[in-house]
Amino acid sequence: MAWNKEHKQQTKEKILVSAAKLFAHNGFEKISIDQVMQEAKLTRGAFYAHFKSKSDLYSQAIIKGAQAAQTRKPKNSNASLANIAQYYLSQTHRDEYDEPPCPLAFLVSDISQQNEDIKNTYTQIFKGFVNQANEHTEDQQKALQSAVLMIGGLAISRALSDEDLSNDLLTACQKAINEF
Amino acid sequence: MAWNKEHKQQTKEKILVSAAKLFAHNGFEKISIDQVMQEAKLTRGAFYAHFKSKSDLYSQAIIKGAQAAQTRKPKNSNASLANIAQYYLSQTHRDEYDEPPCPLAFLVSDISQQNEDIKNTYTQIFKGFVNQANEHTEDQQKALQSAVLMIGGLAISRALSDEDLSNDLLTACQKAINEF
DNA sequence: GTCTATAAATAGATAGAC
DNA sequence: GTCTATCTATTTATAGAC
Repeated sequence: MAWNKEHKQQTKEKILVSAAKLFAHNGFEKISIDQVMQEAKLTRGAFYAHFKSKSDLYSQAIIKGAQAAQTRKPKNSNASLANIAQYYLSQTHRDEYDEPPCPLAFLVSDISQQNEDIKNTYTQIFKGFVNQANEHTEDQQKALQSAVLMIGGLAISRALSDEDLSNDLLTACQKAINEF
Repeated sequence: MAWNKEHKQQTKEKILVSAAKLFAHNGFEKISIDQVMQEAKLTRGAFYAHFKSKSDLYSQAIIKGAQAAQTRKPKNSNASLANIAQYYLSQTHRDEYDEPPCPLAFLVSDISQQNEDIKNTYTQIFKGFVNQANEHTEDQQKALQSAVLMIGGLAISRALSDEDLSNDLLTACQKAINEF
């Protein structure tokens, strides 16, 4: 029984990791349940033993993706806001497919098209993000501005086909945060 | 002949206006060609006399939407960047369904999931946006930062289910631009 | 150029065997 | 819990009448 429970947990984990990756790069609508299950090396039918709907999966996958993205942050406890911005607003974060990206930036306009449950999930993650920035600035308004420069800067940089402009944008956002 | 040509132009215009509105609020995947044509009071079959594909429509609808959003800007020639930010980062721009919204913010992460043609279109519109900011600041880097605070701020504010936080975010972005 | 009808593919979700 | 099979609905795109 304990073994079964743990096994189920691992299976669910595998589905969530697959979903987090596929959703982050393609959004909710472009990814099918079938694609997620294939990535997790399972079949469609097994899906509903773990999630009650595609929206349910999306919500949980965003949380999983945010946790995974956290592991990429600079780990020293005295890392400055500038340190965090440097990693967050990097070309690697923008381009590297195999590293878990931050769903706050990769899915921002996708979220505003989803139901209230999903917006609640996004909002909670965003609050955590701002709180982390707040530890460095001790100023709620600056924390919000930094969050927008990071999340918004990365999101826009991903939509631009002009790579020079995209790089300039990342740099400009870093500098704005450094000047805080 | 001239009459027919003009009539076709008007029909296409109606399709584009319908598409711009529906796409801006729901993204590319959630809107079907059928929905766009119904909004324009036409049927599916007529669509392909005007556009070669759904992607083609999307690209042209983004341009149309950006032009429509322009008409909402403060019109005085000596409007400051703060004036523009005040309208752009307003609750009305965020919430009002019947006013044409800026696709740069409403579709930012939707665009990064689309093909190169669409990214090119988005990039051109973004460059125009930054150039307008540049007229006020005379500083390319500040223009980029202002653009991120406006577009990113509005985009994130739309994804938040906590209205107080969403409003605070808009205000914080306005203040950051005012301090430039 | 616009219509109706339809082709062809794919989606989310469920049923039942093991 | 996972599988195969299937239901039902929806999608983009095309064909042909008017």
